[in-house]
Amino acid sequence: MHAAMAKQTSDDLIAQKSKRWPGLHALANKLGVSHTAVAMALRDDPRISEGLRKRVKSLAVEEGYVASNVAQSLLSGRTSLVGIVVPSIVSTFMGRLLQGITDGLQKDGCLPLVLCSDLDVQREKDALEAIAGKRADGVIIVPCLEDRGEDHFINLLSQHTPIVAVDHPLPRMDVPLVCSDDDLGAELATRHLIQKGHRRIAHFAAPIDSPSADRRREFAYRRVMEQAGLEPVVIHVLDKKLTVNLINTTLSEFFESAQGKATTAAFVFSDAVAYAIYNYAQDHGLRIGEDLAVVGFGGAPVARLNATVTLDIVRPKLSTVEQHPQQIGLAAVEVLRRLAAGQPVQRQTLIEPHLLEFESSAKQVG
Amino acid sequence: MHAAMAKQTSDDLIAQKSKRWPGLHALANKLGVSHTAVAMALRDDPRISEGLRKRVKSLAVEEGYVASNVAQSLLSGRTSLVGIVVPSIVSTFMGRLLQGITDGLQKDGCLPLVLCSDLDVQREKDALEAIAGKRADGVIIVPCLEDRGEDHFINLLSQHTPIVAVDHPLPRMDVPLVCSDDDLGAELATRHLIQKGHRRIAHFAAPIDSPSADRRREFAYRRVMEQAGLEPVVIHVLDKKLTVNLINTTLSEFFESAQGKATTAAFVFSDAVAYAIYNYAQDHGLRIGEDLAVVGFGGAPVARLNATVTLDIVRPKLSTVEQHPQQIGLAAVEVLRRLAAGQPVQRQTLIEPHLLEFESSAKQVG
DNA sequence: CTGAAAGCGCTTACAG
DNA sequence: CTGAAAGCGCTTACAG
Repeated sequence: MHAAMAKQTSDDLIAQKSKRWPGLHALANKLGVSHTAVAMALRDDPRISEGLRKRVKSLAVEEGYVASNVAQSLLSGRTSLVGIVVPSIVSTFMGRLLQGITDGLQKDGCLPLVLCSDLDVQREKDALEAIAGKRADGVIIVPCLEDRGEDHFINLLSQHTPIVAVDHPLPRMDVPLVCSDDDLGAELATRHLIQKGHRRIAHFAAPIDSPSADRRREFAYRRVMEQAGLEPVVIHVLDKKLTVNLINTTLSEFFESAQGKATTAAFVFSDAVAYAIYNYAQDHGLRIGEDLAVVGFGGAPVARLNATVTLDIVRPKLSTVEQHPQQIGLAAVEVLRRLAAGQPVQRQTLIEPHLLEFESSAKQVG
Repeated sequence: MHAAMAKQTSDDLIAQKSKRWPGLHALANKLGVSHTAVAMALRDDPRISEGLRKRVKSLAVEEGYVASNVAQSLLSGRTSLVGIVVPSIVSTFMGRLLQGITDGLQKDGCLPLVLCSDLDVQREKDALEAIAGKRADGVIIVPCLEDRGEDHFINLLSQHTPIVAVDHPLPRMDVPLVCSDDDLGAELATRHLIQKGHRRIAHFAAPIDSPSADRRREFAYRRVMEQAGLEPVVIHVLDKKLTVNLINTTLSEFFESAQGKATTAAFVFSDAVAYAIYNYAQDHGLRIGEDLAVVGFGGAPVARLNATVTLDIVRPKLSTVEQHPQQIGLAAVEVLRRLAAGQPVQRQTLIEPHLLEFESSAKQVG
C-alpha cells in the first residue's frame, strides 16, 4: 500500500491554515506604487500606463488577489446580497421556487442568503434582523401563515430595503405579493371535470382554519360549481396540524356516505392528499380514472433522477394544476429589481397556472 | 366597495423608497455625544453611565438602529457568511442536505450563501469566486462530477478559507469529505436480500461512466455477493446523460433474458430507477414484493405534506437505504467549524446509512 | 500620467 | 467616566 492509498483512510487527519487574502496594499508594496494605482490598473483605467497595468495584473493573478466586496460594500452602500426567508427548504415547491429565485438573482449578480423560518414568526423575525444586519439589497419572503403584530420588524426593514412577499401576502403591510393564481387554477380543474361530464364533483379542501389565501381554491371551486348549477361538496380532510391519521378516517366517512357513493370526481387541494385518495381507492376497489376521476394541485407528481430528468412513479398518472414555482421565483426577483430601481410595481403579481391533464381524469362520462 | 378592497386589485401600484439606515453617527449627533460612546452604550460597556446607556438604547430602538455587519466585518475579518455550492437545489436529497446545513450554521450564527453550479465546472468556479469576493468564513461544496484542472480556483480559495466537500470528493485536493457510507449502505441492502433467502439478486447500477465514488454501491454489492458465494449480476440501466427511454429498453432486455427470468430480487442504486422497475413489473404481470423483491437507495419515497408530515404514495412501499442527508449537512458544518478553529479533521467523515425495510422486500423466500 | 487624501460605519486601543 | 484617533480595504474625487 503506497502513500496515496494511505491518504484515503479515514484516520488520516487534515488541517487547513487560513492565510489572509492579499490586499491592494500588498500588491502596491511589491510593485513600489500606490494602492490607488493598483486599483485603477485592475479596473483598466486608461490613466494607467499599459506597462504598469500588465505588471499589476500578472502580480494580482500570481498572488491570488480577489477584491474584497466587504470593503466595496461599505463604500457603495450595496452588498449584492438578497435575503430569502422561507418556511422550509424541504419540499418540491420550495426547491423549485428557490431555483427560480437563485437563477433570477444570478443575472443581477446578486447572491441569495437563504434563511429558514420553520413557520415560526419569532424565527422569521430573527432571520429578517440578520438580513438587515448584513445590509442585504433586498428581501424575498415566503411569510409564515401566522399573523404578526403591527410592530413586526418587517415594517422597519421595508423602510430601508425592498421586500417582496411570495405565495402568501403580508397582511396590513405595503409589501408587493407574487403568487400563483390559485383562483384560476381551481377554476381550470373544476371546469375540466365538468367538461368531462361529471356532475357530482367533490372538493377535498385545505384545512378550514387556514388563512383565507390558502382557501382561494375552495372558493373558486364553489363559484364554478354554482355557476354551472351544480352542488358544491367540500370535505376538509386535514386540520391545520396536518394529522395524517385523520385523512383515512375522513375519507372512509365520506366515501361510505350516500353523497360520497354518488361522487364521480374529486378535485383535491394538494397532490399529497390526492395520493391518499389513491390509496384509499385501491383498498376499497375503487378505480382511479374509471370509477373516480381525480385532479390534484401542485405540479407534476414525479420521482426526480436529477434536476431535469424525472420519472412518473404513480399510476394512473395524476392530473394536476402546475403552479410553476420556478417562474414565481423569477417574477419575485423581477419585482424586487423594479422596486430597487425605484419603479412602481403591482401590488399583486399573479403567475398563471396550467392544468396538466393525465389519466386520472381522462375519461369522458355521462 | 371601499378603499381597502380597491387596494387588493392588481392594478394598484406600490413603490418603496429606501432610506439609508441610521448609523452610530446619527444617534450620537442627536444625543450630543461621540459615536464611540454610543457604540459602547449599545454593547453594555460598564464604562458608560446607566443614564446615557438608557437614553442611547431607547433612541436606537426609536430610530430603528441595526448595526452594519459590513463595517464590523471589514474590521474583524469575519463575515459570518458561509458559501454553499450545490449542483442543483431541486431534489429531495439536496433539499434535506441544505436543511441540515442551514440548521447547523444557525447555531454558529452563520448565514448560508447558496449558489448553484448546475453540474458545470465553469459555473462552479464562478460561484467560488463570488464567495471569495464576499470573504465568506467557510465553504461547503457538493462538487460537480467532472474533473477540474490542477489550477482550479479551489486550490487558491482553500488557502484562505476552510472548505469541506460533501457527497463527492475533490480529487487531488486537500479538502475533507463528508458523505454517506455508500459501501455500508449497499452492503446492508445486499445482505438483507440474501437473508430473505434470495440467491439470484441483480443489481441495477449507476452509469458505468460515472466517477468511481458513484460506483461504490456496485463494488460493495459485488463484494457481498462473492463473499456469500453468489454470482453478481449487474445491469446498467442508464448512461451518464440519464436518458429515460433507455431504462425501459434495458429493463425489457434483462427481464426477458434467461438470467432475468431467474432473478428473484433487485438491489437498485436509486429510488427513481426502482420505481421504473415497479412500472415495468406492473406492465408485465410481475408482482413487486411477491415475484420480485426490490430494495432502492436514497431514502423514504414519500409525498410531502410539509416539512415534517409525509404520506406514502407508492405501493407496495419500497424498501430503501436512508442516507440521512440532513445529518450529512450537520456533519459538514461541524467539520467546517473545526477547520475554522484550526483543529485537525478527518480526511473523510462517513455518515452511517440505515436500511428501511418495507413491503417490497419483506417476503421470506427459498 | 500618477499619487495623496478623504471617507464608507464600525471597533479597539489609548489619552484625557 | 468619556472622547479623539487610528484603521479594516477599498473607491472617488482632487491635486500635482
